[in-house]
Amino acid sequence: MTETAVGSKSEQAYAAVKARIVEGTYTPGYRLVLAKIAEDLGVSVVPVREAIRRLEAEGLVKFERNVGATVSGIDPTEYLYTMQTLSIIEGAATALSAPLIDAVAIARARAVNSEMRDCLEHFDPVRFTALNQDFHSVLFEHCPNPHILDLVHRGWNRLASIRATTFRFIPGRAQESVQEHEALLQLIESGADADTIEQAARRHRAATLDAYLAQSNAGSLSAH
Amino acid sequence: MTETAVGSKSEQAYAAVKARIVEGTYTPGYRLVLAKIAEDLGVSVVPVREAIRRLEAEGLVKFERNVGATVSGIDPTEYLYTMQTLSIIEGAATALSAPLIDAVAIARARAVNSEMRDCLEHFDPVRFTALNQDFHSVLFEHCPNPHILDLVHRGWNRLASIRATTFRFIPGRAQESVQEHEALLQLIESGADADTIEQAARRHRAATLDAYLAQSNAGSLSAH
DNA sequence: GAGTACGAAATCGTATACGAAAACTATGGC
DNA sequence: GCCATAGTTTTCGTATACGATTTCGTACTC
Repeated sequence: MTETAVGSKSEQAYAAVKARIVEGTYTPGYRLVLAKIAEDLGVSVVPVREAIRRLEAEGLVKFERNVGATVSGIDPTEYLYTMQTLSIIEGAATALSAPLIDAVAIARARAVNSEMRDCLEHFDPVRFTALNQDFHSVLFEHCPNPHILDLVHRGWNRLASIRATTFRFIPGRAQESVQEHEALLQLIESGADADTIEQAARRHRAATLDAYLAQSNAGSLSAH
Repeated sequence: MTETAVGSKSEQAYAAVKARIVEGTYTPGYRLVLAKIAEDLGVSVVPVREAIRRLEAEGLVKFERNVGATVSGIDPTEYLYTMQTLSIIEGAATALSAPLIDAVAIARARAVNSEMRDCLEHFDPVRFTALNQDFHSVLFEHCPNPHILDLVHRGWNRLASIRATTFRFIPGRAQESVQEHEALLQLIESGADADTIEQAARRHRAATLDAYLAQSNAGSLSAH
């Protein structure tokens, strides 16, 4: 996950602002004033503007004509859209990657999942989330379709900006998640067919969404 | 399909360049010189640059540092990635939309499909392609997840830049496509479950990809 | 004759500057 | 006391300008 070193200043601005959003320095609703960011980073407004537009394309920022940019909010509807889309994309990514995952990768994924179990006991939701991404990254690292992988990462980034301010364990869900990871690994090991793996992976994400919806007692809206 | 009237100049530049790419005025590989485009459009380079970066984010343009922008090429690998991704996204979009499609929309879709049949007889691949998008647009117009819809449109745009220079009927495939449309409508009418509809819609796109691959005798790589 | 090195032209990347639109504030009327 | 309105301030949108980098052409050497 090493970020490529700074190339252009717009790249630099992009990375800097994105990092601040993902880590929660800029919280949702935060007003991104171009001139102010430019000064902070020691560059002019032009590269900053370019960076902001790029973040807008990724959904991390909302840009309004002649008004300015704000960090995209935590709107539950947006969360639902993002999770539902991720459910579909991750399902496909897992199914496409499964045949290419070797025993070594499986072992690594298990190790990560084991660490996640530890996080449950020590109650460390932040690390849990990071490891969760690592787990799926291991599965996806040989994904044969880079477009799909890109969509996965976009979804993750979007969620990250939300999590930075609101993440907490949904009671019981995290435990389930760890169990589902193990089940998924066994499916992959056993050489299950693509459809089965896809459905399991999709359901894995959708279940988190359902748990969230149940908690905020809105209507259920799972992917299937 | 009316384009929203010009807002900012960067919006204007975006729409103009995108149109030229989609309609084939700028063919793949075409070098997009910022200053030249700026002059053509009567604006300065800054909005043009912004427009180009936006098109880059959508995959229509390739931008290389200190070198410049070119219209994204027709690389068969990219085509495969795009079609495979579209297969997944359209499948999901169709399944999600299906419960919300009423009899009126079905009738409209049938009318479009009928026109497509005519295009086959009159051998009009360009109009056939446009109608094909119309057909699916009717199905998707009430898609409950705008993110998914957005991904569909991005995929279509990418294909458009390719089609403008290379589109032709793949023997037999267009006829099949029309038949599959009708089968899809009947599935939706009959209230088939989401999984069935999703698989059918996904297969519909994947089959076109397979036909393409068969023609260019590469290995088969359907989504399933 | 082919390959390399140097220089000129083209093009990009970013800074600065200024006009335009929106947001904010204060003042006056009801 | 509250709302409408005018003026001020902030911030955006775009033009212009210039330094940096790449590319292309030419001359020179082996």
